[in-house]
Amino acid sequence: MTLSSITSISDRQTLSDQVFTELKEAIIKGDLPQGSKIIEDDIAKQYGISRGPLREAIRRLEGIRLLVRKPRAGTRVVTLTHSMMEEIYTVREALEGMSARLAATRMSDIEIAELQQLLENHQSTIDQSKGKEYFQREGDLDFHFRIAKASNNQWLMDLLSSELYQLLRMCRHRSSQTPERPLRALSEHQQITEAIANRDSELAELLMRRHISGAWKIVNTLLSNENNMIDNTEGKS
Amino acid sequence: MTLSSITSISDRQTLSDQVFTELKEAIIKGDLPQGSKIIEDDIAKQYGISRGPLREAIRRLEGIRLLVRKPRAGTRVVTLTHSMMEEIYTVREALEGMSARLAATRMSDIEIAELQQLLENHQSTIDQSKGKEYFQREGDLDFHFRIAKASNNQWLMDLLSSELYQLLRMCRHRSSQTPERPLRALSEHQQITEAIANRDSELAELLMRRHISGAWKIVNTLLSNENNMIDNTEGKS
DNA sequence: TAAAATCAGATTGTTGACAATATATGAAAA
DNA sequence: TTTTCATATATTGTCAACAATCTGATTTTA
Repeated sequence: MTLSSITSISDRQTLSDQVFTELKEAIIKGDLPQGSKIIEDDIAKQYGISRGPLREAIRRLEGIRLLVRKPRAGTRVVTLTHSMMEEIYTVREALEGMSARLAATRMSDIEIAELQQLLENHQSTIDQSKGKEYFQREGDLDFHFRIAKASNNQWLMDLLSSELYQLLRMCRHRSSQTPERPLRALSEHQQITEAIANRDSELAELLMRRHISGAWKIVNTLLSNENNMIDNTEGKS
Repeated sequence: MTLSSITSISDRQTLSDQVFTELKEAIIKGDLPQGSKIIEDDIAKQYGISRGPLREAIRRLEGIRLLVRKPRAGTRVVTLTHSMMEEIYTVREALEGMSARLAATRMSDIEIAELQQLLENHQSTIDQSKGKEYFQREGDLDFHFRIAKASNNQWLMDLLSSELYQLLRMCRHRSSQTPERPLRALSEHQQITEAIANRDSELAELLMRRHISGAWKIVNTLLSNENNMIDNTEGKS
């Protein structure tokens, strides 16, 4: 077994894997704007690789719905329309509801304690700096991610964390823009956690679904307002 | 607009798309057995293409979880383990429950009539030839697919029809193997349809979820029995 | 004999070039 | 001026060869 220390070699990622990860980040951060065209030669040069592995990465990104391809016409970054956001929130409600239900049964006492700890951190963060949206946003995802993990269902976890959450992060509109939203969200998180701690799966699912559909209602109005503003300022089309 | 008739050219599928479809069928039908290794050169020659487009197809199949890849170690057809089947049924319960809920609101009267017609066909099929499992199986998927479509949610439809249903079809174990199952399933389908016809979304979701978790219980025992049989016959490992 | 090292064959990862197609540009016609 | 057509350019689709890595069999060594 003298070679055991070289396992890092076989774990080495493939070029396609690397560029897949980097492109994903670039899309989510907005470096590659929504709707922009992916020109293979440009991207390939930019990352210093050939088009072969790049195309494989593109196919994978297509698979998780970050890119949209039309045969022979090119590939574009997905555009998050209003109705698409609604669809995503709907799927999320179903999946996370189930996730919470399972977590209520399967989450270990330690994980529950950690979850409660997380919420206390959020609490104090809100108390201190009201405006820090960023933490609120990522903290929210953190909460949801832990519950997805605790579902102990690989499929649920994958769908949520490697597909839905990415899209969610692409959507700049933070429900926390409403001043009272962070507090409200926190209290809902606490309710959900309590239901899980009580091993009440029915209630956990119900509360999670209500939490998400409530979040959608906020995002929905924010999106509508923005659309109206665009109509008013840019007008005429 | 003299070119409008040639749109068929631009719709022409790419080699990668074609082989993607064909490989998918081969996997589902079992021509490529579960756990078998995908050797790129062999498959490429078999389909008369080069490895480039094939690899793209492989990445896509990886994306919908029909293939599993280990960097530099090769790609294999997914193996449907017992626990994986359980995970799939759980996700399906969440997604199809939501689907039924939406369908209850959004399905047109015509679609509902067609759905009822479909069930009548199933009824008579069962009356005539009790054993025709095949039709029962595909008919079941047909029913569920129509409801997914009626949800009018592209994401739900995609996840169900292009991912979950494929895996489901890979699982040879038909719940209809239990003699009384087809009748039971049909009656549950009728109940669900009735709830949709009454525009009762709550009930439609509830019934759909119960229907699927019930189906899982049957499949579960079938799988367990088979495992026991294997243990008894092949023994010793 | 059993464990370790070595080597050859098989398989995957990557590249650059070529072919097929789409898009943009500008000239000709209405 | 606007539309239509033809051409050139840009971009995607495909291929075959090369390089890197893994796998399994054989040989060597203890």
